[in-house]
Amino acid sequence: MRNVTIKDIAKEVKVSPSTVSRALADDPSISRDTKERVTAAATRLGYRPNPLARSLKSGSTRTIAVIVPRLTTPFSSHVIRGVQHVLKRHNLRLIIADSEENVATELENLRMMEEYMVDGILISLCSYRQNGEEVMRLQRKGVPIVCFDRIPHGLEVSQVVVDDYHKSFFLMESLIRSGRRNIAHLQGSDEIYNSHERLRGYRDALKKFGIPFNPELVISNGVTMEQGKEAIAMLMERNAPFDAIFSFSETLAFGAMHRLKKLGRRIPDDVAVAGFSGTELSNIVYPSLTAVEPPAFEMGEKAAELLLEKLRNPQAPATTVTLDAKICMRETTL
Amino acid sequence: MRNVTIKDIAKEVKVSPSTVSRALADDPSISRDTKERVTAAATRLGYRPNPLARSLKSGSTRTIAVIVPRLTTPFSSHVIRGVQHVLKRHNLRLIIADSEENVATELENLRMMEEYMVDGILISLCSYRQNGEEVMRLQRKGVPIVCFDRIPHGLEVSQVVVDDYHKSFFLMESLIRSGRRNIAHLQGSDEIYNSHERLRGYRDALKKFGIPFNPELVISNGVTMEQGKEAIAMLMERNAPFDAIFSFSETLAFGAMHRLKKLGRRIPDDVAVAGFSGTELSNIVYPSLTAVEPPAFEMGEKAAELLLEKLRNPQAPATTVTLDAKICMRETTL
DNA sequence: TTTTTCTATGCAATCGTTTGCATCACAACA
DNA sequence: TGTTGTGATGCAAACGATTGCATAGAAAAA
Repeated sequence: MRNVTIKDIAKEVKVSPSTVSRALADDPSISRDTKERVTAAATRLGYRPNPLARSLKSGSTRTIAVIVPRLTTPFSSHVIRGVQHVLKRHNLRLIIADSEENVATELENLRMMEEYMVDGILISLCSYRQNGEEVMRLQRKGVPIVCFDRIPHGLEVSQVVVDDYHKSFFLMESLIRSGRRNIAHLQGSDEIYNSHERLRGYRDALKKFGIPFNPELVISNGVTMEQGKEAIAMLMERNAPFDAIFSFSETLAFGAMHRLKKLGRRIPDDVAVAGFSGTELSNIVYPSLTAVEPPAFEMGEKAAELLLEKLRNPQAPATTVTLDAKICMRETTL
Repeated sequence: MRNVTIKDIAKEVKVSPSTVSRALADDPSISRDTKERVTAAATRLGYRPNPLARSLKSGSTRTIAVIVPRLTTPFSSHVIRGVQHVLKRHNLRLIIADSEENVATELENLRMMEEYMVDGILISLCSYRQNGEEVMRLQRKGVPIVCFDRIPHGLEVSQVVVDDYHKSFFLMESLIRSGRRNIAHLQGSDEIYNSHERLRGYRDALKKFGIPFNPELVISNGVTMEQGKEAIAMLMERNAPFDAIFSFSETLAFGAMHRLKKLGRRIPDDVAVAGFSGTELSNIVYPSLTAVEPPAFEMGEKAAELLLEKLRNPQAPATTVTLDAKICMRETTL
């Protein structure tokens, strides 16, 4: 069962394909009468334009790509929903790719999107110091790109972020004010720029209160739940006492909490826990997790809007939008 | 900066575009010498074939679509990762669409994929009794389709599912054996076939133990966390005492637990909780949730494999694969 | 030398749409 | 009557790649 093409309509109405094309595009040079006969035939035959042919001709696919480092996080899902929310209004389609925290896969994804001739790319990078050149190459080539959340470092590209440093500082301040002195930091990964910013907030807060920085208390082993559990094990091995955990991410914090509870450490009595990148899940764990909650949905929306703007005005300079993250104090830091 | 095309290479090597095409495809009729010069020029110029043009010609996009009712669930993410895992090996790309639990959006998604000329569609439906005709129309048209998890009812289409009825029955049995008699059921949504199967398991288990079915104890108000909270409120209003909750999904159970705790009901002492569709999150809530865990990743893999098979052999009849879901007994039913 | 065979290449059509330009019929004008 | 203008349509090329068929040239056979 072949697809109905413009030629089938042409044959049906006994006009040329070009006339059909123009009639469907409501071109003023086509007579009202012909237009009516064409559109009638189009609906009768169930004609649907072939977007491939169209894209080939126009060079525009009306498709936007989102590339995330890991799809299986609530954060990514929410961002994507935000993106979708904006794109839908503009009749743009969305193609999603998961880099699986792997720079090689990420590169493949970027290349694939290039081949695919998407009209724009939204990306959260696996590493702040890799694939940056590829991003810049695409941008120079004319592909609008917006980075969000996990951004590259020092590149002229539009970005949507939260203020990692200040929020981290604030969260640390409140931990210290609540009496905690030996605060461990699960830094996540060295490859993420945000993690450096958060570490900076951690250190500066310590400094402000005159607490010496103890490198023994910083663990940088990854961002999964499993690695959160391991991080606690590593801290125990190092024999460095701690009365609080400040975690790079919610998932990591969940892993840590899980292990702490297993070890019989009471939260927050023995160990307080606070994390970055919280979502609604922070509410349902027990005790509920104190967290900085970046506005994921809004971040997706904003990134999409920035991209749309670039689409309209390709010359526009790179802008950075900083969104305000909510700080949610909950039971883990009572 | 235009893309490098086959013509640019042709000009460079001073042969015709057809020769270039054949040389790159390693056609035996092209001389070794020419092939070498062509491939050299191709890499030198940074040639990348335009998949749009290719697809237009071949009618195949080498792209598979996944349509999920809601992207923001761990379950969906895991399924997608499973799909991706299989497709990657076959060099197929993946396009993801989110129906947002909305049949109209779902229909749009299906239409979009049709236009897009994807080579196949994997879909988990919003409703078991809607959009079925559209699925069948596409299948008749020759688009390979595999349904997973939330399937349509009574249609000749390949499916990957878990055995909802038996797992539900089993979970109920264990609740009853542990001494609970007044088990409420959060049924989720009437639009989901699985939910009917799970209800059937619920009823039959009651029957087996001679416990009368009390419709007051069945709530069917949706599948979100918020609706889980509401469900508890509704049960309280109905004034029907209950000592256990059997929930359609994990998310729903989380909502219920949240509200129960807020009301001072102890879990599992006052109320036991068990749910379907568990993920690793069931481990981290407190108390940890007893749940049936469908093998989401594997389901994605299996669905993708079924689709690949259909791609190879379009005549193959519709098959149904039933995967085994793990039953994880945890603290909520101690 | 002529004919046949074979290898390597090019031409042109095709996928479905869009679009600049040419063309046709007919009306309006001088 | 001849010229110009106008409205509606068609022709053909283009987007980038693929492919059946034709053919040039050289080598092999007669």
